Amino acid sequence: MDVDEPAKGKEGKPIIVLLIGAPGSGKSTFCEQVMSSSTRPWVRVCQDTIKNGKAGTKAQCIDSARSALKNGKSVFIDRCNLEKEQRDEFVKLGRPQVDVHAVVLDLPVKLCISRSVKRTGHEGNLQGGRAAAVVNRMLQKKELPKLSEGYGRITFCQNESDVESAIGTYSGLGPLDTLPHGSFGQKNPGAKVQLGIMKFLKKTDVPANTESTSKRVQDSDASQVIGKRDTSLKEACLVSESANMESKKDEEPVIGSVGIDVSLNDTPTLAFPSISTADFQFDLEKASDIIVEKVAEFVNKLGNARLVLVDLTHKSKVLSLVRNKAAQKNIDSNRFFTFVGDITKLHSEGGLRCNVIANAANWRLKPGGGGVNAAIFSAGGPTLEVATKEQAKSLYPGNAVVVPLPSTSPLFCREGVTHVIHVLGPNMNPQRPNYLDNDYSKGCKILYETYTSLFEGFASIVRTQKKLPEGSIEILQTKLSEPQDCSESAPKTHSTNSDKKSKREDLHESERSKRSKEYQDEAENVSDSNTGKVNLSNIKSDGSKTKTWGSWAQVLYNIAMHPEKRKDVVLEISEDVVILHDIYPKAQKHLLVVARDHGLDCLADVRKENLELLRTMHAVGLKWAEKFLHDDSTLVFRLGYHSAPSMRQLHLHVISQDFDSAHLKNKKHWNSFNTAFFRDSVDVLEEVSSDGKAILNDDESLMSVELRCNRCRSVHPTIPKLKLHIGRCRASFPNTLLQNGRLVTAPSNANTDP
DNA sequence: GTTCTAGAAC
DNA sequence: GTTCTAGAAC
Repeated sequence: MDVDEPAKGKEGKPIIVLLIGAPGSGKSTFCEQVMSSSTRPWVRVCQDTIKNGKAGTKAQCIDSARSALKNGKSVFIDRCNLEKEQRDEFVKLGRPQVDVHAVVLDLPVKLCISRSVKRTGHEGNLQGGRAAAVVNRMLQKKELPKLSEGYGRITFCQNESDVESAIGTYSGLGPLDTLPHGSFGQKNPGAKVQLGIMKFLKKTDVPANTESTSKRVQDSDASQVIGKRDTSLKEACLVSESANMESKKDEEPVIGSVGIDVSLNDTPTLAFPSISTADFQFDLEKASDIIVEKVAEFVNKLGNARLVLVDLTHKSKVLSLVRNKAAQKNIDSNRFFTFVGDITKLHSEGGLRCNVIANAANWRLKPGGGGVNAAIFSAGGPTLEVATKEQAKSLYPGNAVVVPLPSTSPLFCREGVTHVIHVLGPNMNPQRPNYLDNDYSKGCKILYETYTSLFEGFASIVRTQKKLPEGSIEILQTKLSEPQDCSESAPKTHSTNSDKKSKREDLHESERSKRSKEYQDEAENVSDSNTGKVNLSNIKSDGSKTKTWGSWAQVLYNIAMHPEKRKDVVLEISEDVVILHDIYPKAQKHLLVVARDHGLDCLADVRKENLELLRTMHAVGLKWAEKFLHDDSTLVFRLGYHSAPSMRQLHLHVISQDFDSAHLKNKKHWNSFNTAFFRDSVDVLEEVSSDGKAILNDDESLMSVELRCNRCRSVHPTIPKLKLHIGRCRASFPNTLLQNGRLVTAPSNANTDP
């Protein structure tokens, strides 16, 4: 255990551990759990109870901690400690005689709030809203600790399993033990969809790892020092988090928990599992031949990049087969090797730095199913799912999809993974889709293609990141053999942040045109039985994919075609559009401007030729908003489209921002108007005018993000509580909404709310 | 899209 | 016991 500083005397050093977290983040529970099983003498200094069970002062906490440390006790500082200034005096109690640690309980805001509410539930009727307000207010001041503040060790916990493992670490710490120094776990800079709240945080963090200094970190069994700044990684980070990210020059090195020095290493490395040999039951001998052959082909064409075959267990037969065959072929063991470990924790647990990992995906590119796929999707977090969906909806055997990982993904922050490449290999398992029934001539061909697609995908990342001259990776230019209906689409799936949009389009086109009947049927079955939704995939006569709508989803379409029949709801009819009150308004004023064109079902169908129509819709919407504002100048309107509407026929929402309506009942109602899922009409106009189409944020997961106030961005645990809050909140709207005319207000209001 | 309702969360 | 969510049915 004694990795960092060998114990000099017989006695262990006391440590002072600052717990950092909002009310309800579990600080006290953390202390209690460690203290109940630890053999080290601990004292918990809790500001809430320090005065004979009642709340005391910071000074009392400092005194109490100082005397405990003097007596050789280790100390937990159990108070929120969210701001650096609040922590500084405790840190000073430490060094050099006492080791100072921080444990950051950076759990989901919603969880903290709900726990706080529970805790204060007996203290009268104010509980819920008040606890939420307190937690929100405190978190707005959050400053994550840095090693440079004076800590020997910082542990970041983002979920309960992180907390559990930290509890384990501290519980197991005997009186004489010390823990390795460094920063552990993942810092949470705030999820992608919550960028709005970042302006409330005093600082934002560039994800760990991306800016290591060349500081040497000593270790008991490895002391390789590779500490150069990796600019390509940093670029990737800044590209995907362009908003609000400030670069910092004093970031601390991050080291893995097993004590190997894993500071940044700029060798591009692809870690990949053996494809098709687990659940897909592909013959191991044949598979290992193919792996080695493909590796031999690519390894010399990838510059200094490395390929690593990963398996969870030493007993893996495919690993030993590949090792032997690679040795026979004299493959450079610096460029290709095998590795035993969890592919989602290569950096944090294995000390192996891999900027790209491959996933043995399923054809739906969905989480689950066990094995590597489940592990990678779970480790990648919802952001991986969203990012994957942006690239492709499905995958064919033999193909690969390169997914740039948003910097908010735990895999990016914790493991330094910048890309996940999903691949689908051939299947020899009768229980799985596309069973090849032991047809190994077909199977081998597909497996070759799978690895080709995978390594090409990796090569494209290497090339983009390193900006190597085109010719240095000739393999990219070599054409794949054309086996079955769907293999050559792989090169089109290569993608980087910078060219994502165009590549996405390419991919979809190729995927659409290649969709075989077999897959279609299955897709329909799946969406039918698994989601219960009626919007199945359909194939139009031109072969492109379209959406079919349930009967209930046709209402708007029918009105658009025959508005005269629905004079009860229709406000205005013109040649191009119909204006009506939303039948279930989600705010005081909620109109729909419906296009009358046949064939324009939704925003996804909109192209440049519809630009004039969009402008008309916007103008008509604006006219009505202004009409309402004339009658009630306190209203604020927003005009926009749902990325994936439930109702057929393109329609623009004109909705007042009070969201004061009995029809607003669930998360989806709220999030469909208050996340990136809602596309402001002004932005759509700009995008269609410049790109010929609108950006769609149509991921379902946006519908289940935490409920944030549309003004102050505070989080609320339930819809009723959110509604209580928005009824009162008078904060001004977030800056993004105040810009570019996204909000429409009465002239006197001039975009400034009191 | 809504309604209904089981059962989870409080 | 009551509130709230989320999934199925429409």
